[in-house]
Amino acid sequence: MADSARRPTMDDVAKRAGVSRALVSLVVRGSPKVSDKRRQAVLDAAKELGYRPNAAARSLAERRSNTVGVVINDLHNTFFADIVDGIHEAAAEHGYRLVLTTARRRPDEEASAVESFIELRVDAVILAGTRLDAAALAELGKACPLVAVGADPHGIDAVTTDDERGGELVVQHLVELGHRRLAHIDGGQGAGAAQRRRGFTSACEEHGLVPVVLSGDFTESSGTQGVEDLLERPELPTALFAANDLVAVAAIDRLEDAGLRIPDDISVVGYDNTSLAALNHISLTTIDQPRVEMGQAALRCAIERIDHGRRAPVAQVLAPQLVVRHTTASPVEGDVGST
Amino acid sequence: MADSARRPTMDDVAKRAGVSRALVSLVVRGSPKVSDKRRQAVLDAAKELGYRPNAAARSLAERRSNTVGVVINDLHNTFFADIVDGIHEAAAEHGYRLVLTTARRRPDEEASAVESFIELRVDAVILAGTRLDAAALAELGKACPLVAVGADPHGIDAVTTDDERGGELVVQHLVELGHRRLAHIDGGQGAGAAQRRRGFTSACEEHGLVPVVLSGDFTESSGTQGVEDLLERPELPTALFAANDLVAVAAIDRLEDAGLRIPDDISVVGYDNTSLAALNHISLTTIDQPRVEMGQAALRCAIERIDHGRRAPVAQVLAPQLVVRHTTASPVEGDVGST
DNA sequence: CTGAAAGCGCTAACAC
DNA sequence: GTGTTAGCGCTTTCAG
Repeated sequence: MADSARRPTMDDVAKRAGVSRALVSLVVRGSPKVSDKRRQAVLDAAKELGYRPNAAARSLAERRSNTVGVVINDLHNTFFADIVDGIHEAAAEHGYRLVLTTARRRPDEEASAVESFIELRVDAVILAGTRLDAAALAELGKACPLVAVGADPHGIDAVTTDDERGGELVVQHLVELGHRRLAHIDGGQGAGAAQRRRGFTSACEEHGLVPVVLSGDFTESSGTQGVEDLLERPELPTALFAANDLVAVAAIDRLEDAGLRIPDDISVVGYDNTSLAALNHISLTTIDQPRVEMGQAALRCAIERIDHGRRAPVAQVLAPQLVVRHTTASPVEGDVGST
Repeated sequence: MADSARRPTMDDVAKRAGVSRALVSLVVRGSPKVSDKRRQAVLDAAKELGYRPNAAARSLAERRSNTVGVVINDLHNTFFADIVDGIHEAAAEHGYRLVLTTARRRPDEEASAVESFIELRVDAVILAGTRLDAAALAELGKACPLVAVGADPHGIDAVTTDDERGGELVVQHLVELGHRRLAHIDGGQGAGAAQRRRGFTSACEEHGLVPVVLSGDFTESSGTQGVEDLLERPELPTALFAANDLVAVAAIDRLEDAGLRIPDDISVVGYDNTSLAALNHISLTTIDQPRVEMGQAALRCAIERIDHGRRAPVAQVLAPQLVVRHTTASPVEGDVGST
């Protein structure tokens, strides 16, 4: 435990194993053209010395790091956890190392996170939930392949799910249950909010319904506020579609406070299928985005860029899925009047 | 945008600015001893070329990376998000770069994540919620300073909160409200579970109460199961302390199913003050761990190690805090009989 | 299969 | 203040 000694290098291992440094390099990289005997000698020496290859040196020499960087826009949002798991799986499969960082929802931090990754010379960076604008993206994109996942800022590769389709699925489900008066608390400027709203309204119109849309912003308070607005109207809808699960839960809370029962008096649907929705206590009908697959697709997309360089950005759009739980049901007969 | 050109290096910048490479190096590192004129020339040249320092090369030359690695044991657990925010803040303040990775709850992945960081030559690694055993820790600890946060595996530096004290706070709160029959669904082998249980039981005994402890494991189903066990007893407690917020929510759900009202019929307390507990819909009384501070302390601890090398491990224990919300209240008079 | 040598991009003395 | 010169630890020819 001579703590004063510097870290062992390849030369140390070579010396101890009685071979050349090049041979050690071959062994470390798993080359097949080394005799078993020497390979073993090298491995033994490495172990005895506690040798660990220096990734910085290797990166410098190879001029690539075999690493991809992921900027998680918001660590608190578990939506990204599954995406990262997907990226993780695919990275392991393709022999890439993964390094993550957070942007704490701030575009400036996001940009500097990417800069930092560029300095580290990652081979590509994946933006999990970006808020960067086209100009910033274009600038950063010159220095390194960029792919977005979970939000499509346009201008770079992106993998998202079809939120418009998600909105349609909700309407379809509700209409099949017999609902005719639907309302939606939207997500304002949030990622995918406009598409969800569009899917909702267009599907309503297709079914000959008049969509009611209340503006919100993906937060708990917008769920509460949305319900309060609804409560002031002459007629309550029989079903409510919230921009995301959090908004849905807040809405449910406020509705129950007002004496309404879910789903007997009013059905509620969320979006994202977060762990919140899956709680038995909540058991929210919602739309699931295939997060793990999104992550995998994003990583594959990054590798594609690494291997084949620049081309026009490609947008991959995966299909969302309806998850029916206990907050939706057919409207009660005779409830077609008012509150 | 001659994409074919390799990345600009310091030499390129030096040439373009008409100075030597060393001067560029000084400017990049912000040395004060460079004339403003030349500094500006260098900065301009760097900008025009889109120069970005190569962190790998710098790390190699400096023999340190100015980077600390954080292994997040479970990305899905938002408990760690605040801790990482704390680490982030402190790192920025001290001029350290941060890189993260996940272990997906698996000790083997955790170990290889640390190995990977060591190869990257981070200056220290912080384990956010480790499951590694003493032997593994000792081995890895030889190669790089290690500090644990959110769980104390012993053998390395650690910052945690006083879970035993947390258990006591719960009992104290409940007793002050007038409760005399308390039960606890514990967290089994989970981090801090034993301490919470001990705090609970010892505080009960101090107050002359007989603690009821049901075994659990930090999962939703253990909350449900715990309540079912309780329901089979001749006498229900008037207050229930769950090992964490998730267990508490599951317990509440099951209790309500059984027709009990919270907090009128029974009070419930969680642990961790997760975002779940803060939801209006749930509004759970719980114990808060100062997560951001924990993260900051962990980073400072890491720096201490980087600067001053090995010594005996130090354990920092921060104080937990009771957060009273709407799931606790005084027991109803006359409820002192049975269910 | 092996060993020597050059070079990856940068820092750190040390001269001027 | 500024330029020169060795390395940092590794990969990669290329000649044995």
